[in-house]
Amino acid sequence: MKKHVTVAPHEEHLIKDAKALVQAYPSVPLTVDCVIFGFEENKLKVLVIKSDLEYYKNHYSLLGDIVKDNEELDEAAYRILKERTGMNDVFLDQVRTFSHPNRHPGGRVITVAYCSLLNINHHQLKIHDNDLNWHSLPTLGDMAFDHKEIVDQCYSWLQKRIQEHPLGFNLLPEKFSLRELQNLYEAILAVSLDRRNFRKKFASMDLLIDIDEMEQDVPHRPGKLYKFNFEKYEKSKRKWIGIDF
Amino acid sequence: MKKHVTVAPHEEHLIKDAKALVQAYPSVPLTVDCVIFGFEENKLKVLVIKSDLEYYKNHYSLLGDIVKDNEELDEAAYRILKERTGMNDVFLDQVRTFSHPNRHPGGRVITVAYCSLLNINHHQLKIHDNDLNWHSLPTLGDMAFDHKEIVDQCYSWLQKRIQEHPLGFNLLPEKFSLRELQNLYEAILAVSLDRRNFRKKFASMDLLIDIDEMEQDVPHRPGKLYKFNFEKYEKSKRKWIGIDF
DNA sequence: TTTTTATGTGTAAAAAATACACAACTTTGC
DNA sequence: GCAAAGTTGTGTATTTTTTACACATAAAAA
Repeated sequence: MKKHVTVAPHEEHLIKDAKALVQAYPSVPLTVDCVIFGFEENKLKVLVIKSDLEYYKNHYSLLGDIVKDNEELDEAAYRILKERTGMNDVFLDQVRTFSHPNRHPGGRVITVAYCSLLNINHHQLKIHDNDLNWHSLPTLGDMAFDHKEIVDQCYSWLQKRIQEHPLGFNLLPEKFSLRELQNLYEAILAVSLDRRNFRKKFASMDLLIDIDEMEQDVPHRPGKLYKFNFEKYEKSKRKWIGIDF
Repeated sequence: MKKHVTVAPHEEHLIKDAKALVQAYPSVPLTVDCVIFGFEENKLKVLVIKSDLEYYKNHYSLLGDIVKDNEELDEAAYRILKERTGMNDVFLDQVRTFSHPNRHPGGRVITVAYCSLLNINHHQLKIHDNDLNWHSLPTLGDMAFDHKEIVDQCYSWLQKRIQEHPLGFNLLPEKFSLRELQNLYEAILAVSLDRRNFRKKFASMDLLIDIDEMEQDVPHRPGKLYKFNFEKYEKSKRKWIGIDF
């Protein structure tokens, strides 16, 4: 075996000091914005807060924050959720990064949008300052920054995603009736679905546990209550392709 | 009508100087990395280049660059494509942002991954330095940074996306046979498909134009050539839900 | 001219999606 | 306490989509 080491032509130009290289890079402020969906009174809602910029006085904005040094984006998003809603262990997914140079009136800021789904009744909002509240999606008017666009894209993302995975359960109470489940799907997809076919579909997915309880305090014949079989879903995750309605 | 203006409680705390606010934000270097897929010899390939960091000597990396001041992410990605392949007007889509604090040996750098599809024969690589080349996907070994993970995620994204939209045409020559089209799908999805059902499916989508030409110089009975009906696809885009194989 | 290899096509069976109606149960109002 | 209103729960027939599968034909290669 030859001991001679060949040096590829480009090796002469290799950069030795990676730190110096990175320090010479321009850099931009980076934030995370969370589109947190909830479901209440058969309506899809988003958690919003009044902007604290005078420039956007009285406009609602998403819950967001600067990403800290050495913080992962996912971490930052979870931190925001925890701070504002007290919840950890919530569904959360990165959706898209927004970079328009003028999206922030104070200069360039890049933001990464995260989408989260949670059950409105499972938690108390941590702060009631700045009019933090659940706003119904269709009646959201203008928002601060490009937050309306972010919400729109997250909503599209959700509509698509919920047909591929049974995400909806994150928005419902632990125990729910099939009617509530259907109301949720109808609200998210903005369609009306055939009741019998809807039930048949979920029955065939075999992801619901019949807990042998009935609805209480409903002004009509009570329906059966179910739980979502998270365990079974986790096991069969790979096989999920689509849920068509 | 009263002229008195009520001031909401939080208005006292409104931030007037948005610029000062943003300037106080910490900031991070931001790059774009492109996962550029091509198709050649019935294999799915990715455009890669040797890393110019000594730390990653002889590792391949993706084509990427720093995002410039006031440059949109999409712009940056198109710029990289144009610089390296000479192509504009290519398919390009943002996939995901990667933020692990140690993903770059020189310190924190956030990168936004873009996925692009192009026809290998439609262009000449602009630079042959640093071993820029089309590398077959399955034989890609370790890569610099977290680029292997980025490629993996873009590949999953592509597999999913090609079943929802007929993206594959971006990877093929203008004129192609049904066999070539099927080879492409088989390569991307890593499955084998029934020839008759595949043809039937595409026939029913009605997106192929029979140009009444035959393959040339193939060592067997030549097949008919088709073009993709981009116009028709654009018109019916809204109606696309899925292409299942 | 024979062999090889790939093209091009149709049909039957199975599975999935859709459309649709009625009896049973509970609350509410009279 | 009875009728009305409103909702739950269930099954089947029809249509559409998906799947599996075989043979004649065309061109090139031997």
